[in-house]
Amino acid sequence: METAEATAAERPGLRERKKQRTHDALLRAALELFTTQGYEATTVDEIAEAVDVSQRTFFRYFAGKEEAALAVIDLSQEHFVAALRARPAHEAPLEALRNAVLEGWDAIGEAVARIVPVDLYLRSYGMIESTPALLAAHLRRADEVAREIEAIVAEREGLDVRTDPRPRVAVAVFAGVMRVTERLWAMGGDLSMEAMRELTAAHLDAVRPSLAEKWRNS
Amino acid sequence: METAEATAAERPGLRERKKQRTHDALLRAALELFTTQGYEATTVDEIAEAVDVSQRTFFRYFAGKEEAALAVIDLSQEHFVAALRARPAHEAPLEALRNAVLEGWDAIGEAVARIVPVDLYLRSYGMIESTPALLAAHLRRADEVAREIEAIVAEREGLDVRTDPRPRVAVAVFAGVMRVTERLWAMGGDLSMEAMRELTAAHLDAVRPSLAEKWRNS
DNA sequence: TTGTCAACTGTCAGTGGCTGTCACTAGCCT
DNA sequence: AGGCTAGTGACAGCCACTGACAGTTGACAA
Repeated sequence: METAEATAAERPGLRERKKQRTHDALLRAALELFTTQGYEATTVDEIAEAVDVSQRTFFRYFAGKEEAALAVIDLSQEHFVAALRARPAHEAPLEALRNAVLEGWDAIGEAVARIVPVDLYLRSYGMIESTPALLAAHLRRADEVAREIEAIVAEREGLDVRTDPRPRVAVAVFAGVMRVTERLWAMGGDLSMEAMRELTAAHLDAVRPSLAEKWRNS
Repeated sequence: METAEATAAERPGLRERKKQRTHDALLRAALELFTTQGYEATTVDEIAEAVDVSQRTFFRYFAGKEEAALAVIDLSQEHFVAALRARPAHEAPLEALRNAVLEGWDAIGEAVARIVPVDLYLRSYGMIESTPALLAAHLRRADEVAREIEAIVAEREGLDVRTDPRPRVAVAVFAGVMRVTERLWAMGGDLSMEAMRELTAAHLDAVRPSLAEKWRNS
């Protein structure tokens, strides 16, 4: 049975809420400090102090400094995966991937906004791109997500990943293009979701022309 | 003027040779320890002790533990870039990339063998793939190499990377496919260069079919 | 309400990667 | 031979991270 709840909406109990608050506070403080004074220049002690908890507590909520820095982006990636799963079965693999990423942004923005200010989220991409240690961690996570996506695509088409190379290759192509897009967006001047959408569409459209034998004709 | 040299071939002086020996010894000891007892389980002190130098000296040769673990793979990537630069101008971009990687392996193997046993080099791919911290660092370096390649491809075709998306996209596609290939090869059973060549060719050939609208016809 | 249990937290001590400093040794060069 | 300096070891210290233990505070039942 569920425990006693005063109000309607399944309130999760004081303990749980407190935990959530501490978690979010740590996350916000971390991103705030990272984006203003830099990732490396920020110590875990500083973050903990800003939220008035012990350093040990920080490590009970996050496996490390990196995880705090990438938590929000992780969240957005999870949303992308969910968006892909929700695509209708009749769409071709790359069509589904494309639509999931293009249409998923708004939902992602909303989900993020419930935890941290959106501009903090957007700025964190720039921070990642210019911090070697973070970029490395980010790329590894992206690689893991790619594996998840491979499985989804394979299942959509009813194929076995181990025998048919197409799911993996298609996802690899998609992931590669998304990485370029992300890099250009994060380093470029316009850190808006609209800019991201346009860049993404443009680069995905450029895949076929890029594979052509001759580039000179256009 | 050059300094005095007893024998013919431009011997680099005792100091220089000593340095080279220490460097190589550290590299070999590190890889040996990493591949046998694991990366994380190996301390820098152990490596230093194995070569009988101080920990401080290790850090004068390598920026960190990671760099030691990835030094050989770095070398092989440099060789790949060189191989790409050496491709005849008439080859199409993806053709050049494909040929560079397929034909470059042997030269890479030889270059590596001059520093560490080849099997140590091959085994290090497995170690990287199964060590999160290393995989992260490796992917970041690969991303940097991709940027270098973009420039080369753009120059081959006389294009400006900032205005034409094709060089970046083409390289992104290529890099994505190479990453899948690498992962499968490293985790798979056959850690030979021949296996690598076959996997690479197969995956590159699978790009066009993977982009097709419908997959069911084949 | 109150007592018991379990979850959450702070404190402390310790490990390991990495860096700055400084004195010292040993190739190099005239 | 003797000065110069690159390369080294020894030492101290910072920071990310972890294990162990004890104190505090919600949760739940008697």
